[in-house]
Amino acid sequence: MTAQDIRAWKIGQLAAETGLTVRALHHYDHLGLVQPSARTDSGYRLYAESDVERLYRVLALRQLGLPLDAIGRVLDGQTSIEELLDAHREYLDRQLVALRTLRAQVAIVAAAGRTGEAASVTHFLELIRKVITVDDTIKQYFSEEQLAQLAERRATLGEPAIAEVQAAWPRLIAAVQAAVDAGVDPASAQAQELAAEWMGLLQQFHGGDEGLRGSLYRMYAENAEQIEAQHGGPSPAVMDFIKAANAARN
Amino acid sequence: MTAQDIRAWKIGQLAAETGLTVRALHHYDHLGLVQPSARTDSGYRLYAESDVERLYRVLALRQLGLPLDAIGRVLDGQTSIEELLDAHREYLDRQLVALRTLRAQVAIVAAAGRTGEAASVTHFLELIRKVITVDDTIKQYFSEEQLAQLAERRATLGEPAIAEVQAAWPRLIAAVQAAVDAGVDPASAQAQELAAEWMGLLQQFHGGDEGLRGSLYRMYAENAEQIEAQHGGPSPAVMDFIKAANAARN
DNA sequence: CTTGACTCTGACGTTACGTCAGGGTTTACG
DNA sequence: CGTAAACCCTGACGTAACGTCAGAGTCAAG
Repeated sequence: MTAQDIRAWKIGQLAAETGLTVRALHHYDHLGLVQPSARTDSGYRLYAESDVERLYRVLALRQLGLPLDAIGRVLDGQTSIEELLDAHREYLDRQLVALRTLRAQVAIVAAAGRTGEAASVTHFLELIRKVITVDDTIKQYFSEEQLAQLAERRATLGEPAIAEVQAAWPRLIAAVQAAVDAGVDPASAQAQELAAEWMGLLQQFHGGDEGLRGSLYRMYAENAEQIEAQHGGPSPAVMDFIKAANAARN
Repeated sequence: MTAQDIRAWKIGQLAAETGLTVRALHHYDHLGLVQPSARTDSGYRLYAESDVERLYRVLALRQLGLPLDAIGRVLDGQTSIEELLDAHREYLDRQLVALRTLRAQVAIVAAAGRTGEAASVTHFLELIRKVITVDDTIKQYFSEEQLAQLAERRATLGEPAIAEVQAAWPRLIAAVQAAVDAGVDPASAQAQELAAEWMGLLQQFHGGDEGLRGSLYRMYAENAEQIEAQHGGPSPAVMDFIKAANAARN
């Protein structure tokens, strides 16, 4: 290297420096993402400082999970970073929602396997179908934003609070059922207390949001039998009791 | 179809019934995952009931995000579902951790774009590198299980509690710095109160877990300057003050 | 008998490279 | 100065799960 030579990297050097493979650099060259600004007479790639700089920019953006073609468009000024990042964040949000539900579903099925609930492959498949049906049903009634909203609410409340609410429902439903069986008057103080707890648990779910409340009610109304039979939901008698108690309050 | 014909589906019928495309069924056939047990003379695929049954099993497992080859191994009895689901759950957990950090990083950078903090592309890239460096550093000191543990703690506490702790740190650091500047005696009641709050915030992070505490301390010790300069961490004087206060307590 | 709907078998494209294969180039060492 | 090791080159196939033609045969209805 003589004195007038500007700094240049052969592909192996650059690969070692960046932690990439030579193949990856070939790939970027092929895509036109990072192309060496010179070659030796024998065809060896020579990366100049500006090329290396561009490569490091690519690597930074790649770390955020952006696709290479999008990175190329940003570096060539065809797209603004702001736009790209916003779109990417939304994309990741959707991925996150999907991945979370998937992992929850797999966890349910795997757990059933360990407790011996699902003995045969057939049992597993039935459970899987059930779990998926639930998800499909929910997706029918709640929009994407609403699901994100619910996820946010869960994160805000924290897991213990969620678990508490989930444990409270069967208890409360059983208590109301007992009150119905005992012929308790929906206008009585006892019934009012049950109804208040009921509305409180519902409140925990929708947080006062009209949209969430409406979607939940519609989902329940149109799937009441399923929910009662398969998921321990309230019977029509229980629902009527709560409605009557609420009506009596006013 | 004569009386002795058993039920059979042509590929288009089966596709319409399952919501798949013909191409997907071709693909499954090619992989040996679901192969029609008969063909017409002219080579049309004829799926028998057993084939359709197998296809529905494939679809159920596919809904859980399992790769087709793994599904094939399960249906052929080469792997147990339990094993596969457990492995898959762990895989999804890892994906979730990665996706969550990624989305957090992108959110940070995108937010900086909206607040005008990052004006030029260069600023963006600097911020990205900073965010990624933080993540890399954390990954050096915390094992995968520890990170999962931390994620669980965050979920347990809920977002508001986390936000509170994060907001409390700069306040407390400033308060301690003020005490140092004012020459407050580390043994004094005021210092003891600050130290108690300090240890309380730390407790919020590690929850009493020795491993987390140790990892955090090591990370701080080996990156104190970075943390102070780049992330508003405590100065050595502040740290000494807290140490002295803790020593005085005993 | 013709036309439209259906089916067949390749084969390429997608994403970001990994992994050879076959063949030149450079460099260090004896 | 010769040679072997190390390095570089250009294809080209493989990955996951299909989507999307292309070109050609088959079937059912009018």
